[in-house]
Amino acid sequence: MPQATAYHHGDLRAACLRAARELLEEDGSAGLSLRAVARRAGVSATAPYRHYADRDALVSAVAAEGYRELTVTLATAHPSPTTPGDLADVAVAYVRFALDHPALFRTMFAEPCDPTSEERVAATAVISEYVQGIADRAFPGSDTGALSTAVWALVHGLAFLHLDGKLDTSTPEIVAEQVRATVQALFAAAPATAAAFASPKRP
Amino acid sequence: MPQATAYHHGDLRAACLRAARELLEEDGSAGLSLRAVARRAGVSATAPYRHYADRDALVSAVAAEGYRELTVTLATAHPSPTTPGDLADVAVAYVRFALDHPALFRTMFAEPCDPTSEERVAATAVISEYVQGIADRAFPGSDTGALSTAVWALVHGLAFLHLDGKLDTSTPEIVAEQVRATVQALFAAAPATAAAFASPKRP
DNA sequence: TGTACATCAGTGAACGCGCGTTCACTGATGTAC
DNA sequence: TGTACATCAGTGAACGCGCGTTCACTGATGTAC
Repeated sequence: MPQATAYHHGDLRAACLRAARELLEEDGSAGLSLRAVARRAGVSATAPYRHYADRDALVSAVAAEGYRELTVTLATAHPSPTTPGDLADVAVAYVRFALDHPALFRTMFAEPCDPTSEERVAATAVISEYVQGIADRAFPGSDTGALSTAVWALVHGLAFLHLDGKLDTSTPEIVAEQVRATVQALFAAAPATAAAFASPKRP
Repeated sequence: MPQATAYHHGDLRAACLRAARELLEEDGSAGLSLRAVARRAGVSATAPYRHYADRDALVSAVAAEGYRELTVTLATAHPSPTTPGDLADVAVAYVRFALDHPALFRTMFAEPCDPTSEERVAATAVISEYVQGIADRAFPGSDTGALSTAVWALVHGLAFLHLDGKLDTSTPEIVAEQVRATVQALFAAAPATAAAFASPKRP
């Protein structure tokens, strides 16, 4: 990594990413312009072009970073969920991430993934597989595909409903409780599945 | 309604709405500008100000119209769903609406509902209650709140996952089948609840 | 260790663009008498 | 039925703005000899 001087920034690439994220959260996606990013990084308007081909490249990089962070967040909530409670923890973490980084979350899911950004494609693939993996482990039964999709859609939908103000988000505790109750309700309604989930290695 | 002449448009308000919807689907939300709307309506750049206070007012009107159309679409799919199959029909219609009008759907759920637009607030309230009502009727049991939220979130999440290209959308039939399978999986996993749903008036 | 030079990472002026919005205006319509 | 006039719905010029992107440039760094 090059040294930082009055002339050379040092790590402008990372600084642009940071500035972009801040702008995103402050002004929404409309506020995310290359010029604003440069201003915030304390650099001339054209300097970012050394590190990003164009505006889209920056946005894709931001989205990819978001996917990676979300993956880490979920893994931290529970590396390998094996009980309904564990799964609820992961769901709570997913929704919390959306609420903590609303504009970033929207950007991540704003458009059909641009297939020309390898970094972005890779990052979305990782999270897709991770979520799918959790769901698959949760429902090792017959119609695995449909049920794991159901769980994923449920959590994703909960995130958006909270984000759009359709559900109470006044405190993190209320949100967590709501998410937990919703996920648990699914299991309460499906005792057989819940049992299978608690002991995934049944014959 | 005033007459249309070379000078007077006739129904510019509706024409703006139509133009805005077209632009939205063609260029995404970035393409929705007052000037572009005016151009498409074949009118001077400032004419729309006769009917909309500013750009936000137009966007809110578009979103409100979207909510109203979605409500109609769902009601048409099934005015009063009483079986799991009925509920699945409504879910399919919800997802189809999102896929048929992707940019409109995103606009509707793009930001926390602007509380200064009465029209928009009213329109979202209607659909909220409608969806909630369906879910409540679907699960008349004890923990109604959580389960009805779960159904709503599930369908909403399915819509977004399809929209974001996370699930196969190559043909309407595949999408419908996927949605139906997901909803049915929920009921298959919850036989007791499904039974309650099929005969909501049990003691 | 010193020097020449290629390479890298930044600058700053400039371009053309479309945007939202204002303003004074004008053409058409409808209504009171 | 005719006319005066208020009101409505549009026009078109103009404003200032921020944007993405280009270009030729320059200051700093690192490397070969």
